[in-house]
Amino acid sequence: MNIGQAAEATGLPAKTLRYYEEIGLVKPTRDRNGYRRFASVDVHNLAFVARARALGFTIEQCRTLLALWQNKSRASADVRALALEHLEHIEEKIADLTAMRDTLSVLVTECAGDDRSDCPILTDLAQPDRRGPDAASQASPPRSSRVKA
Amino acid sequence: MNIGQAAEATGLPAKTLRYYEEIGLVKPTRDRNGYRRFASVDVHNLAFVARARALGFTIEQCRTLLALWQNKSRASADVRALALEHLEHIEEKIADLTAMRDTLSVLVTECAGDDRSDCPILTDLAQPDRRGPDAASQASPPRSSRVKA
DNA sequence: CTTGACCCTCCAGTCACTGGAAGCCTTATG
DNA sequence: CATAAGGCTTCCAGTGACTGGAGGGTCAAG
Repeated sequence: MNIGQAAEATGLPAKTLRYYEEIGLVKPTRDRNGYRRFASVDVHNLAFVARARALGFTIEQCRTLLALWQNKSRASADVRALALEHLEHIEEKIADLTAMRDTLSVLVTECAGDDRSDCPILTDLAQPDRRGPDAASQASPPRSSRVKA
Repeated sequence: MNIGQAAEATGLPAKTLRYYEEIGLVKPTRDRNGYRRFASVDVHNLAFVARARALGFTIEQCRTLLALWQNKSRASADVRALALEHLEHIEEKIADLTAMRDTLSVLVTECAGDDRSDCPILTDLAQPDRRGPDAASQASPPRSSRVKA
């Protein structure tokens, strides 16, 4: 199986497969012409990573999960701990985004959105401490690490 | 006001203020010794950006918002449209993350988390199409653009 | 023999910072 | 006056996980 077919099989772009080889997530062999040849185990590992990525695990976590998968003497506690840590991370992000959404939707509702220049959204951004802590969970900088939205 | 004080006043790291100058978000003047001097308008703009960033707007959106703020003949509709677009973006992220959370929390619940190797989390990642579409909104790759979790 | 679909490598860019090295400027203390 | 601490400067490199593109080799069909 060469890269195009492996891409097709896993739903990942060929570019990503090259990248995953580069960082050592898969180690396809090479044909005489230099083309990568993906064995079925490679395709399996790629699909595994694709699913883990879809659940939001980082590449490094995927690497760990792959290693655990391959390690017959693993303890399920290790897997669970990793998943749980990630789950908490996700919960945090959801909380941060929800706070943003709440604040933003209030602002959007308050804004007339016509051709006048008067705009509560800008007023809010410009004037610190205008809106009390009662107003939809105050989108102050997230409690934890920086959030991407 | 030099950079340390401006950082203090806005809650942003000094490094970030240098970066914001580099990308033209603020244009502090310079003292004879080369030190940046932040006027109160600069500090205001920085605080404005800090709040917009805390609501998840990108730097480019912040730039637009700043321009709208400074433009007295703006239409609030333009601001609202920008905020609304961003709000939808956030809703999408929340939906993606929520789907991940739902799938993950099911898996975490199912996993014994002891010293045995048997682990439904790994089984799920390894075996495609094992879990039907009834199981907590199937964390298939997000509908829209790639999500960061 | 040419066309088009694959495949290869290498380089640059994304986003919004963040860390660090090397060195100047200022202020306080001995 | 020398020195030390702390603040400021610039420049370079790295983050995560790809993505786009240039420039070129390979292969099968017509």
